[in-house]
Amino acid sequence: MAFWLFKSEPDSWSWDNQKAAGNKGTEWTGVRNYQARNNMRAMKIGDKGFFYHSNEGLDVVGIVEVCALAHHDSSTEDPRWECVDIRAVKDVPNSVTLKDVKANPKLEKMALVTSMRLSVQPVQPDEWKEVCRMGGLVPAPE
DNA sequence: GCCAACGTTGGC
DNA sequence: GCCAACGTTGGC
Repeated sequence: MAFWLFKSEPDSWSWDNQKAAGNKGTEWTGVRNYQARNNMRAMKIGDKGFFYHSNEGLDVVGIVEVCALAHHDSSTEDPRWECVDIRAVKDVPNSVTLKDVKANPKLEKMALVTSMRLSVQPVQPDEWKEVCRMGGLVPAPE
């Protein structure tokens, strides 16, 4: 079981959109960055992730789960790009802001801080637990 | 809306 | 294979 973080601008795809997509989930299309794509290729069914609002909100607002392995991204003809499917699992009761993450020394190595522009990131198990705790999810989902 | 950071492209 | 130019992301 691995943990991840998915960034989305709420203007184009929000947490509400993701929840409305229901249990079968949706393709996480639009990633055009090799590192982010490689992260998706490494995902397994059942892996959990944070859903993060970028540009607006700047906070972790939900928990998602990978429900389909990486496959071709249907939003492009270019065969290089792939995506997984994810589905909403639950809300984070108290959304955890970027500010909160930056202010927590335990999270100073988190990719959200160190790799600001990476849109699909790995999350370490201890970071996962800490952010869940801050968000009011105890025990942390696995 | 600005701009810094950083990834990608393309000429050489 | 280097690196300058360019485009995009995303915090502020």
